[in-house]
Amino acid sequence: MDRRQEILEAATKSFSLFGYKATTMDQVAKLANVGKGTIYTFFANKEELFHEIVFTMINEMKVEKDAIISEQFSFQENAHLVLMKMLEFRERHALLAKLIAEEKDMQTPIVQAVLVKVEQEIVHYIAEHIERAIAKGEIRLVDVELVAYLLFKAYMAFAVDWQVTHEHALSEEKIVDVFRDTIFRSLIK
Amino acid sequence: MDRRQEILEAATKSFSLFGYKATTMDQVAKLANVGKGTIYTFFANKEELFHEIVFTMINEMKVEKDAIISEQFSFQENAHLVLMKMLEFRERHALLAKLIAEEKDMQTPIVQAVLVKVEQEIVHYIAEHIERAIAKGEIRLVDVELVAYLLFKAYMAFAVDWQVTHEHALSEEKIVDVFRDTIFRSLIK
DNA sequence: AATTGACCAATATGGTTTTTTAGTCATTTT
DNA sequence: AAAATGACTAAAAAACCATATTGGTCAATT
Repeated sequence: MDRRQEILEAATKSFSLFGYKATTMDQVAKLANVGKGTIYTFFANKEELFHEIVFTMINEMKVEKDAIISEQFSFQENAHLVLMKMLEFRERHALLAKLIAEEKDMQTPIVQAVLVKVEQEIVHYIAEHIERAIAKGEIRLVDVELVAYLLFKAYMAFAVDWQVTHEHALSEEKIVDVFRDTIFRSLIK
Repeated sequence: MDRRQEILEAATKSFSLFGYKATTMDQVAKLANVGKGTIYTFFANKEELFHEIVFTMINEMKVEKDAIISEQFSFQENAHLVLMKMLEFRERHALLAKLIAEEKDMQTPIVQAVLVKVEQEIVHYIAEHIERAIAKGEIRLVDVELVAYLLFKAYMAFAVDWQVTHEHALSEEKIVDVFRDTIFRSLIK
């Protein structure tokens, strides 16, 4: 089987389970059933391996998003569906959760950098879609960058931060409702 | 002069300048021109001294907020004015900024606890005002707790987080505008 | 040509000593 | 007598250092 793929799968498993710092290259090699040197024939270093995995994850998200969005539906409806999918994603994909946790309580600089990049990437996608909706005349003219940032931060607040100060997590339904009732609602003409 | 007050002022200065952990009781005593023992005749321990100062800060914010809100104005107008005042506050009051920074990169548990309390306090005040506006029929019926939380998190995102990933801070005007165009706008009937 | 794991430098870890600091209390000052 | 003080102590933090781990390399092997 494809050795590169084996390595990626092993590393993904390990990063998801133990985080960046606690994942050793020896461990990945053992898990992937390859010699450690082999890893370095495919990836320049640990950081690049990590980047590739995170990039793959972002891409998965993008693919799922693209599969959902349909020109036939309104911005509101599309936004609603994508939001639902992303909320689902958060639970399914352990890697993101693990990285956010690691970033929170030890400060791994590489993890920090990658999370900033993830944020920028996601905000960028949101901004693109808002821009398109404005061009189509579906929603009001707003500061695209700021609204995209607001949507991202609101998502993170409800999906991640909430359960830190409140003991229970918020249901997907409540999150979807509050988005519909506030930010999404303000965008329609 | 009032020794208790001297101590509070010295400690406030030191906490604002160096943060909680880096402020020593010896330092506070020296700054306040009192013996260290004197501090302990007024405050049981460092934590209590810290709490009193943070509580005083929250109170200042509350007082300024109450001075601004007027029954004559609409919810929108009042919210706008309070938001402006809070944005002003953020720059004037170094303590909050320092504590947020300290919480971010060393994890001082006492600072963490106090910031959670501050968050709860502020969200509570926002919720109260939303509730009142709903009762008056000024704004739509919404999930008060979630909207209050959203407003708080959005404020923190624009006022604090933005400049971490973008090099420049956001102008007060832009922040006020985006609030008006999105969340506030969605609340009116 | 591709793969490997012993090897190395660099970093992390953990245990130990030293220093600093929160908090106390006998003594001094008012 | 009441209030204030700073030398003192126990506990926590920092500095130190020896040891172990880990990312990355490369000569030997397949």
